[in-house]
Amino acid sequence: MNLRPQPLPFSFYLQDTVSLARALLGQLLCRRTAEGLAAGIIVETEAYLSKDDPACHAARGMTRRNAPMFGPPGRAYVYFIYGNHYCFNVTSGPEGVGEAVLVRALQPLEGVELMRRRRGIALNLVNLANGPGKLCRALNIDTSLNGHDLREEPLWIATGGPAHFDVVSAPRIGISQAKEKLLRFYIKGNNYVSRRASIERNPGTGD
DNA sequence: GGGAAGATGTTCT
DNA sequence: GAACATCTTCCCT
Repeated sequence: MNLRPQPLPFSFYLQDTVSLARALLGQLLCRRTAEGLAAGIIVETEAYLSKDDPACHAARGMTRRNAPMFGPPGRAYVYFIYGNHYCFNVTSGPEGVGEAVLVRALQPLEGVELMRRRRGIALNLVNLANGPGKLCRALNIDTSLNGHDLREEPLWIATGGPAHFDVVSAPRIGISQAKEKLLRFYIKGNNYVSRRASIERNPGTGD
């Protein structure tokens, strides 16, 4: 495949965090290492907000871990969790405001065999990157990329995904607070989403 | 310096 | 569906 992903411009990241979480769906997350290019379509995201959101890492102010959330938008915020896994976020909101979008699942598009090697076991396509820890493993993302500008190699976000699709909003996963907020977004009907909601709502329409 | 919780994945029942 | 591995970060003493 002659894939030449072009990075999204800085202006893309200037929208509010919920809008950004939705706008990131269908975009390409691209990762280049010495082993080659690996890329996938972002099919599931979650928004974490600075106001009225106790589940957000930035809810209690800036710490060493969450500092990238308070920096400029369009950067990587990577953290280690549960002793085993990394999670990849896109920073958002104006500088000084701690917000981010967690990327939860990818539809593998390029470098599938590379992803499979990194994941270690013989997996079908669906299970390569359908979870935040899985996609970090598949793309070899760790905290060395924390704060990285997502317009640049070796980790960037580009246009080139599907042209049209419906978006579903649902409760976020794995949190203990603010569980009721519908701040998870995914591409309706996509098989690479980590978990489908029992009721699939379209955001903003209330139905 | 210590303790508890955590934006998960895998395996087992 | 439930248990658990595993360890960093942060908050408290």
